[in-house]
Amino acid sequence: MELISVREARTEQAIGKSVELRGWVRTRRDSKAGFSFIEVNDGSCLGNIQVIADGKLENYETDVKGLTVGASLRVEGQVVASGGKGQATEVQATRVIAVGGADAESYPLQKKQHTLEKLREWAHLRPRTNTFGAVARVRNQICRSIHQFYQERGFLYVHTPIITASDCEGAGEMFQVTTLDLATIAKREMANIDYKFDFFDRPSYLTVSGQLEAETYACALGKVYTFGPTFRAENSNTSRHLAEFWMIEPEMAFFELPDNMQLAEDFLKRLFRDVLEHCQEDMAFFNERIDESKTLIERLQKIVNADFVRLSYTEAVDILLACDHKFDYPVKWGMDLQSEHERYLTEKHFDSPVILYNYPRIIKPFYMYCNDDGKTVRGMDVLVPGVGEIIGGSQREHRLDVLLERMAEMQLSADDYWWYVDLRRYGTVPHAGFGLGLERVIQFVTSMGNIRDVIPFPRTPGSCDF
RNA sequence: UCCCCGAUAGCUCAAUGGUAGAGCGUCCGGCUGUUAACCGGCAGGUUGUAGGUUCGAGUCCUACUCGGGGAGCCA
Repeated sequence: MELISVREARTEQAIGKSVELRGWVRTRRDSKAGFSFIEVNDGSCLGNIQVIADGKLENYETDVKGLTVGASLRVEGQVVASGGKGQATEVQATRVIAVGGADAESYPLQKKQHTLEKLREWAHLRPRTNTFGAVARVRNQICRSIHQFYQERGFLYVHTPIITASDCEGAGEMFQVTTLDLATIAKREMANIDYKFDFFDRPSYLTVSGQLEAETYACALGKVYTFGPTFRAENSNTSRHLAEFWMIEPEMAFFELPDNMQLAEDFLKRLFRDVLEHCQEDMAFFNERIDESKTLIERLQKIVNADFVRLSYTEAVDILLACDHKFDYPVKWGMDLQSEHERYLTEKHFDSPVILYNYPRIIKPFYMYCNDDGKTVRGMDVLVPGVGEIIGGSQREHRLDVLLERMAEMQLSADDYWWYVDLRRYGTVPHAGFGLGLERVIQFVTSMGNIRDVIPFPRTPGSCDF
């Protein structure tokens, strides 16, 4: 007897095999002819295996008839060609072992469809549904592809710190980390906190980006990438923001902006291609049941086979000014583009991923390389239809004098960044990198509308359940 | 944080200010190589919370809580 997965048992090659299966009951149908159909899922694939439990099984009345939705079980039997429609194979059980029951009265998941909002309240049970099983498998495939893509290209996987003491990483509100007893501080109404007594002898925070640290390794080892959790304490309540999310940040020495853009495009295409190739059943599900227009697979295939649009910020502004589309916010060179502007470009005007680059320096951070025109920096954003910004990156300013000038301009203390500045002081090189939001990629390839449904346990303002 | 919308049975939703309903699910029965199974029946409710208006509030008003859509911030 061979222990196999539901995925294997569903293939015709399994026919004739004597097998054991382990999983959970999705549904059971009884026949008065004296047997039951049990659909079993074990997470190995979207589809279930249909198990035929004959009434002659010794525990048929006592156990099999009590198997309800959600119950766990082990099945021993023979894989045979299915007599019914809808599946190639089924398992003729010789033995059914009920492992854990699920009271039908109180088990929240029903055989019917639940709304994604309701399932979010049952985050501990939602991986047992078709949708969340599929999301989990696609998420896994994307993570696998991420490592494969960079490893194949000679990138080194580096781990940047989760806790940081620099409160000036620039990317927004940070979560403070402390071992101080806040209740005591509040009770004593202490106005001034002496961080000498805190764990790190100074205020510390959860990282909002590993970029600055990744640059140090890129400027020694050439090509590196980080892949880990990131924390932003912004009070963002949207379908594409999380307080805790995962980010991939490659950083490459001797790369300039065009190299950076090419890498980003190759990277995304690889992720899309792999998902289409390796998650066909799940992708067909997203295409049919999640994507409103049922064109998800078609769209991804088109994207994989075409070049991304590359557009300078200035060209983008010209297009937006020239088009006859009515915007709520006016377009003006020097202003950051609004969501509606980005959406127009990627969804309406080009209907394709768009890489925007060379932004006005006044709206971008200090570390971006300044162009000779004195007005723009070599930043880039990759926009995709439906999700918007999926990647943000830049060529880094590697010239010591320009960097110091920029920091002064933005009233940042060079002393605080002494080690970052040192990279420009000793053996500086042009380099570049970007950050890709993992959950946003998953949203894009699955058509899932809310980012809270593509991470197992979403953390958002006011919500930290499970 | 701002704007808009919503909260009624386990789930999805109805209900001109006048006795709170349906479908699905559960349970019981029937039928069937079934597959969102099907047919019949029973049970299931302090209408998100706290106030207010009214003879009377699921319905109108206020505040709050939670959820959704959009905006800002960004990945």
